[in-house]
Amino acid sequence: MEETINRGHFIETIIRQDVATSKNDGRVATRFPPEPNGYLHIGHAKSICLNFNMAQKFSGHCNLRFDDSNPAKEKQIYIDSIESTVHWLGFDYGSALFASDYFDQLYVFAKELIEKGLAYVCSLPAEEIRAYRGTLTEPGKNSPFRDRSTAENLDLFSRMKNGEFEEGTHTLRAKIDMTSPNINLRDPVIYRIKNAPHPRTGDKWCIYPMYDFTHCVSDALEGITHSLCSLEFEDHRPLYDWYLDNLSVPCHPQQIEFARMNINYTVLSKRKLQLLVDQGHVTGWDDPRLPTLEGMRRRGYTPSAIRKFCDTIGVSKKESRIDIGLLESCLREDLNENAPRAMGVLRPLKVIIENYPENKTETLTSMVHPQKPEMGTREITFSKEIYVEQDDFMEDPPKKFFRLGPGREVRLRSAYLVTCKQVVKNDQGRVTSLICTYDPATRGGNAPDGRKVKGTIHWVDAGNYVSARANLYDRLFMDEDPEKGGQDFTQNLNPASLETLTDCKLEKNLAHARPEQVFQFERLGYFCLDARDSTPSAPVFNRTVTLRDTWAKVTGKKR
RNA sequence: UGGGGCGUCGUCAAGUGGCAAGACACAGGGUUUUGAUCCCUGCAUUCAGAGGUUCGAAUCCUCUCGCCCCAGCCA
Repeated sequence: MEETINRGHFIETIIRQDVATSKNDGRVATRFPPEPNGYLHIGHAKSICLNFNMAQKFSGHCNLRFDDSNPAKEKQIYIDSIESTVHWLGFDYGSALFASDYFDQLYVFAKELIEKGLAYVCSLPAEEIRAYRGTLTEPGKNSPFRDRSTAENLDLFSRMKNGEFEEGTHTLRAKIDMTSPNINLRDPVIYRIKNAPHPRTGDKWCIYPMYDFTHCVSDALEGITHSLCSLEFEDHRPLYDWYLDNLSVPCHPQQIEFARMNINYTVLSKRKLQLLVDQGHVTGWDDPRLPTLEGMRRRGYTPSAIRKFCDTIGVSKKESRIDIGLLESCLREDLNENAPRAMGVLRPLKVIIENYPENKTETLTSMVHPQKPEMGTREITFSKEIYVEQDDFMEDPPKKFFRLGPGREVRLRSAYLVTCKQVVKNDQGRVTSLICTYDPATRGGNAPDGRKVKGTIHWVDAGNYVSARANLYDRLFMDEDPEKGGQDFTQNLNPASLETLTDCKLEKNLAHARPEQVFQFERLGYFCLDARDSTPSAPVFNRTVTLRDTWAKVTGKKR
């Protein structure tokens, strides 16, 4: 695919300009800096794609760097999950980097600030620090410890490091301006005492650097040229620059902020996702209803669909809420192109073909993908008894219903034309099976006499099928904005977000499906073999997404 | 009411003084052994609003309105 117009989002424009003017010697280096305190979601994918794509586009490199400066919240399992997810998305970063690997250097840089008279040990308790900070409209006051001597600061800081003080008794603070209208500049904390073992450094440290200090220095040490982050850090940029301007770091990366992703009918924050998991509204972080990347993967989302989506939504500074339909559209585009076709009946209705020979089974051939003959063919068996979808039969169908009804003829996909002769019901009047006849001259689905049959339905041989469970997913929340009107988003959960069907009949070929492999069950949607709950004897398929269904739109049926 | 941002179609989003791209959605039509796919066609005389500068403004200036973020020893 050629790029006809050299357009790009504002960040790309900036980078292209920097490269053109040989800023940083024309070099481009980015980084994706997650904190390992949770699992990645689709919002992170935007940042991942942005950072890796920019690096790739300008022949640079993108680091995966864990921002692990708060041991109270971080865990190795998150590190492992994040690494595997970034790989799954299709990005290569060499080996992961960690802010914690810079703790020694960070400590030395902090001392540099003290020596320059730009940092001091403050012995105010947390509440006092808050009180001294002032408010949005009132300036703050200087800490009484602000003018400690360099020697005293150095001594105290080293004793903080040596574990001589209790948590909360001292902090190292930058000496900037307590009256700044930007609260981030009112002597922000650089180091705090935390007696927590770190997943990577163990108990080596009892003081940990704060984000603002850690992040800019880590960027500089890695030679990052463009440090891309979300909008809420815009106010932090002056601090990012202040640290780097006052430290003897090798370079001064440029922080650029962009709007984070929001999608309707779901939530995209670690806190809210965590709550859904903790309160048992979903089965875990990889619940296929969740917008977590692990959940989406289990649902059947492909990396390329996710990358396409991130490309399509663009990058800007405007806060927006993207229609989940766009995500699904990107998914279908990919799956339509690549998913092998198969037939499966979700809600079976038995059909007996009365004029078909008893005990006969024939093998029919069907395309794996009707538009891509190179994907080959597959064989399916046909016999006197088959299953069709309950939805494909109506006892009293409207005129435009192109499916089965009393006296109506339809095509069984890749098989025969059949006509419904009789409806069999049980005592409660429920339809239990259909008696049909088939036209032996229509093998494969074409009528030699050229008669037109509008409807084609899927079916499965009742004598040769795989029985499976299917999970049908719908949107997690009922309202486009789960927190509409400030309500608790758990009140807005869609009670029908998961429907489980237990006796689905699938064509036998599906017995060989691999975990995570996605198929199109013709006329129904895309389904993937669950990588977690499925067993060879009891397969479980997750519905990744439905097919576009203009008929359902006409009838007003729910998705 | 301090500071920092943002307002272009239902939803995203290009556009950077010279006739408002594209995608999704939506509406019509065609092809079709998936009511899918695919293919056509339509869909912002107007860019939050009001003034101003200019031959010419979404783009420049002024004011107004609306929305988001910031007072963690979280990131």
